Amino acid sequence: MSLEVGLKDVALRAGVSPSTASNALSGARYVSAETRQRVFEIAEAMNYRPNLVARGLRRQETRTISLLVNDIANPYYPAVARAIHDRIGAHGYVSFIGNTDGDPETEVRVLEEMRSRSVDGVIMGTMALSPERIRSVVGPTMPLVLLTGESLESPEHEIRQLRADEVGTDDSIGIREAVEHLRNQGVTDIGYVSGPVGSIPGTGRMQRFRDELTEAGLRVNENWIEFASSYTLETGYDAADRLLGRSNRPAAIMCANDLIAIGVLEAARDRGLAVPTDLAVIGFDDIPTAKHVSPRLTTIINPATLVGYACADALMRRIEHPDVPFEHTALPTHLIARGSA
Amino acid sequence: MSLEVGLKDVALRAGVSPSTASNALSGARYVSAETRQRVFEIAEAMNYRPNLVARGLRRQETRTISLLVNDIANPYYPAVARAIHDRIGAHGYVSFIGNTDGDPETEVRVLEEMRSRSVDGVIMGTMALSPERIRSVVGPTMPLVLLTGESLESPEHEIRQLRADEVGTDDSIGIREAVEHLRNQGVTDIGYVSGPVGSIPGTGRMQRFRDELTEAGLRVNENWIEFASSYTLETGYDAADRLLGRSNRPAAIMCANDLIAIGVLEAARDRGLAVPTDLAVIGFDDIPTAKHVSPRLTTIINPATLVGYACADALMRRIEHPDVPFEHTALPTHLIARGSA
DNA sequence: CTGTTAGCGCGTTCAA
DNA sequence: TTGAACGCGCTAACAG
Repeated sequence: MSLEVGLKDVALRAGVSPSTASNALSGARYVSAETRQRVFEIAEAMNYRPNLVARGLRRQETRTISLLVNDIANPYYPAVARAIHDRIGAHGYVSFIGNTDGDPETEVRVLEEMRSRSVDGVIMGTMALSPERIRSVVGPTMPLVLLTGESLESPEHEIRQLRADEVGTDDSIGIREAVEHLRNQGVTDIGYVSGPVGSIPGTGRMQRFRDELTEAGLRVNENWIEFASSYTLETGYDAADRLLGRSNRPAAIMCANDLIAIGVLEAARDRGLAVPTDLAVIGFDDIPTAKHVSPRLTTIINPATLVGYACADALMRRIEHPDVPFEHTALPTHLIARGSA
Repeated sequence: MSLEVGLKDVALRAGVSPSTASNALSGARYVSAETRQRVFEIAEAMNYRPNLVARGLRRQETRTISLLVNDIANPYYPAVARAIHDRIGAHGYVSFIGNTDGDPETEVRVLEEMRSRSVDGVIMGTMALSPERIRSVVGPTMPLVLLTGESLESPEHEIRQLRADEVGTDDSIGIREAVEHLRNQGVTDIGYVSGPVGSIPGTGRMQRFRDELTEAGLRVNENWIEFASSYTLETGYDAADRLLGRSNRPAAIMCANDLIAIGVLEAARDRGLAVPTDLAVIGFDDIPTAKHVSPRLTTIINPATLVGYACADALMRRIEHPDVPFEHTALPTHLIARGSA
């Protein structure tokens, strides 16, 4: 027996049946004004709160979603998580948080766990699993929003077959602006520190870098491309150290994210390189720290809050209208020039 | 009808009753080896996953907890959240995340929401509600861990009556070390920028500051104490600006958290004050950004990961053994001297 | 060792 | 306008 007051306790005290009490409170069916009033008052007085687990079982909807990211402690995600939280909260949803560490097996495990928990939808920033694989794990009907690091640009028919909405960023814009910014200062020897080899967002973003360099008539020097083994400051430092240790080095390094860029900044300092004169550094994301490092990090703004809102909006839309066409949202990115380039 | 395969689908195909299938899979009761083997294989083949909502209703335990903090986007919390996540994940629990914005009404609303969702426990970093109020909202039996910004030092009988475990930090240690560090450099005019007036952790931490100053034989100058209206960089800047605008100013400012301290750093720079020579600044928390600002922030380490582990451990213990004595854990804090003081 | 029955707390039939 | 009966998917209690 439970200490909680249930619907039937309220019904009993109000002298009505549980179903009438239910209808009175939910407004699903007409109930006489006086009965309704009485039920409301008694529910209030008894401090009644519906058991959402039972309701979830009955209605087959839990008003629960899950947000699966690489690592919530990574400074880019909290802002996204906060935005999602606020937006879905307004619809009466709460979110489970899951960390995947960019590990494919963990991603599968967490997805299955969430399916088991009957979440109403999933927002996932995948690092390792292909979208097709994700869809196969969560089942064919689960509302799914892919938080892709960068625009996947899936052709229309592919995304439809995936039955997922996508929210990402248009990295080309920011990267193009960054390349232009460097060229305006006469620097054309541009290197890149990417995320891990094979990481989904990392690969896409680096491809943009290659595209924009080529587009600008610059040559991509494979010797100036290095991979950090994760998206952290320490691995960025190590990657930069390898890169800067080579016989000839670039005049600028662009990075897959700000953490890596800050690692590059530190590696440059430790090698006695002045930033931006000896080496220009450009990050990606504009995490809060970016404007406080020294020199202040020139970076590409990834609008985390807008990304979060877009994810939440897409998911709410999909849950409420399962059959509207699938959408692909790409938020624009932009260079913000500060001290490091 | 659902697309999901349920226990009875598995049972049907295995030629056993649902309860036998249940027992085979959960191991709650002996089932013949061969039956068990068959059920396992079929469950695997059908990709069966138990419906945790139904199980939760039946078992009256959801393997779900909620983590309620001021603002997950605040850089101190993600590390705590990550630690909690990892620790409870090992026990098969997942966590809801809730932001309260330090607003008492929001705190009540979120707590009630979580009670409604039948979470098995709550970890809450309160900003506004008294522990007694929290207990009254979640009901008398809900396992509850108070993530207090600083040690509440509740007397033994109070905490027992609250039926909550507490995890906090022993701020005295770090603050004493900080005061000593400043004195060693001959600075005795020490100011303080606190969090919002009336905020629970803010009040406690400031009291420690007062105590340690007095302890060290220094005078607390009320003119050198200022309140930021929240725990953010911007409000820290504003508070520092007010403080530094006064006719005589302290030689050092200690802060309620690092974000405020970084705001103080910027306010000092904008006023042409050199740090640490004109003004020494000491933060609190040691958030990741702290070591990258310029000058690198001297601060007091708040061991976020250990705090998270301690919260998770306390909650798991309480859930599994409701009757063990209530505990109060205070993790030590320590000064880490960098460039700003 | 296994099957049958019942019920977790709701919301939704159906019948009155 | 209301009540009685049933079932969401699972597991505990009780038989056999």
